Amino acid sequence: METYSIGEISKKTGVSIRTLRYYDEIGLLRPAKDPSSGHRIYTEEDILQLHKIMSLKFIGLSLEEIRQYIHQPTYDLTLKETLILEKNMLEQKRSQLERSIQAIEYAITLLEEEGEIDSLLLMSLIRSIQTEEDQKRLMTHYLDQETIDAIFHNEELKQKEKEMIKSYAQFVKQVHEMYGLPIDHPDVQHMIETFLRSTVGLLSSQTVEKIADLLNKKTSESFEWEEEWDVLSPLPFSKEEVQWLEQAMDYYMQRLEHTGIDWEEPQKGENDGHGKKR
Amino acid sequence: METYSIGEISKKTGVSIRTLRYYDEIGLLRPAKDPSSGHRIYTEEDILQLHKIMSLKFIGLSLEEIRQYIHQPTYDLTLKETLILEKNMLEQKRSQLERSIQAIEYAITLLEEEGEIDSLLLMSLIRSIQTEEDQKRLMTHYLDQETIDAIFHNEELKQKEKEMIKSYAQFVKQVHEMYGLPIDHPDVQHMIETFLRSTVGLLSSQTVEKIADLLNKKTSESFEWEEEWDVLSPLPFSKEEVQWLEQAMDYYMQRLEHTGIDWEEPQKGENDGHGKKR
DNA sequence: ATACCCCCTAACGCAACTGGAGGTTCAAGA
DNA sequence: TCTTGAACCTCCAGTTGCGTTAGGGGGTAT
Repeated sequence: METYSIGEISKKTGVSIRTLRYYDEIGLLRPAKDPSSGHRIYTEEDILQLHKIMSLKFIGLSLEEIRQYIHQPTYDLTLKETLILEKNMLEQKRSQLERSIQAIEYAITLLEEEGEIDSLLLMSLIRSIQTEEDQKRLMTHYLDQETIDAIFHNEELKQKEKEMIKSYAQFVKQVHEMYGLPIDHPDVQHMIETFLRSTVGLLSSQTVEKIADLLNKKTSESFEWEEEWDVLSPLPFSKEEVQWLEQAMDYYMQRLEHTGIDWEEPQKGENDGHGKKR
Repeated sequence: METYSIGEISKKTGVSIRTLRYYDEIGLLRPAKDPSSGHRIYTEEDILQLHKIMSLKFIGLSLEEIRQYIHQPTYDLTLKETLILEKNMLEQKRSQLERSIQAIEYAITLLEEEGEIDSLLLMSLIRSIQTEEDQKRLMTHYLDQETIDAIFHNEELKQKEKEMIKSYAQFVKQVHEMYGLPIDHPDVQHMIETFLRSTVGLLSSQTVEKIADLLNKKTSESFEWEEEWDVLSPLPFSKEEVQWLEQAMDYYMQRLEHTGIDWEEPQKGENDGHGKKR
C-alpha cells in the first residue's frame, strides 16, 4: 500500500500542513505515525477521508459537525436535517450579503457623485437598507401587506434608485445649509416640494394616503411600538434641524390642503401645471 | 442632556451589553464614566457613533478599519477605495456562497431520492461543484475557451441538473453492484450506454470530439499537469472498481467504433434507431 | 562541516465577540 | 434602616480554524 508524508498530502490536496496537523490534533483525521521518527504516515484511505472533510466543510458544516458524520460509510436522513438547517443559514447569509453589497454600491455611488460626504448621511442610507426587514416588520403594525409591498417592491422605484439617493443627498445638504431660514421662505418650501416629488411622487395616491393616515395616527394613539423605532435608522439631522424641518413640512402640508392640491398618480404624461408654487 | 445606562443603550440599539463594553475596551466607543460608581454614561452623541459603527460594520469593514473613519465628520475618497475593495471581497464571498448553496441543494435532493447515500458519492458531487473553478482553469491547458463554455454554461444542462444527478447516483450504485461481472456482460454495457447518453448526450458532437481528443492526448503526452489533477475530485469508486470500469468502457468504445456509430447532436426530433444494442 | 530540506511539538496570536466568577451600586419594598 | 434583587463593574478564559514563530531532530548534497 502506498503511503505519503504530510508534505505530499498537502501538495496533493491543497490543504496546508498546519491544517493537517490540526485535524490530527482534534481527532478529525488521525494518520498512523512512524514510531521511531514520529512522522505522520497517510494512506489512500486517509486521503479519501480528507476529501470527505473538505466536502462537508465546503457545505458550511463546522469541524465538530463533520466529525459526527465522517466515520459513517453512508449518510442518512439525520444528515439531511443538518443540511436543511445549514441551507437556511447559508441563504440567510446570502440575503444579508446581498443587502450589504447593495448598501456598499449606494455608498460608492454617493462618494463618486459628491466627492465628499456627510458621515450621518451615509449612515442613514446604509442603515435604511440594513434595517429594511425590521422596517417592513414594524409597518405590519400599521399598514396592510399590500401597501407595504407597494413601497418596497416598487419596480419603478428600483430603477430610479440612483436618482433617489442623489436627491436625498441633495436634500440633506440643503437642510444643513438652510437651517435657520424662516420656514415659509420660498427656497425652503421649494426644497421640500422638490424632495417630496422625487420620492413620494413615485408612489400611488392610495399608498400615500395610507401613509398620511399612519402619520396622523402615530401622533395620536398607540405608542406601544415606540421602542422598536429606536432600533431603526436615525436621521442625518440634529434634533434642532429635525424640529425646524417638521415645522417647515407642516407649513407645506397646510398650504397644500388649502389650495386643494394633492398628489397625482405617478403616470406617464403631462407633469406640469399643478401646485408648483415657486 | 439626556443620558443612558449601558442596559438602556443595549435595548435601544440591539447591541449586546457585552459588545458595548468590548467596544469601550478597544477604544471604539468610549462613553463617559460616573467617577463614583464606575457606570458607563452614554449620551445621544454616543448613540449616533454607535449607529455609525453598525453601518460600517454592516458593509463589512473590520472594527480596525471602522476606527479610522469613525471620528471623521465627513468621508472622502479614501473611503471609496476601501469600499471598492470591500465590495470585491463581498462579491467573491457571494459567489462562493452560491456554490455552497448549490452543492447543498444537490445533496438534499439526493438524500430525498435515495434515503440513504454513499458518502463517497455525496463527496464526489460536492467536490465537483467546489472545484468547478479549478476544473475550468485546468482545462484551459487542453481545451479552448469555447469548448469549456459549452460544457459549463450549457443551459440545457442546467435545466436537467436534477436528472443528471439522479442518473449519476444510479450509475454509481450500479457500478458497485455489478463490479465483478464480465465487462462484456449485456447489463454492464447497457449501464454504460445509459449513463453516457444521459450525460455526454447533452453536449454537441464537436464538444464531445474535442474531449475525446483530449483523453487520447492525456495518456500519450504532457503529464505536466498531473499534480494539479490530484487537487480535484476523487471518484466514488475503489481503485479496482475504476480499473474494471475503464476496461468496460474501453470495450464499449471499441464496439462503437466497429459498428461505426457515433454521438449525435442533441437536437430535437427523433431519438431512436441508432446504435441501441440492448 | 555545513547548508538545506523535511519533519516534529509546543505555544502564541487573530477577530469579534461570549461567558462566568466575584464584587459594587442602585432603587424599591418591609 | 435593612434587605433584596436587578443592573452594573472588572478581570480572566474560551470560542473557530487555523497562521506563525520558536526550537529541535534527522537525512542528504556539497
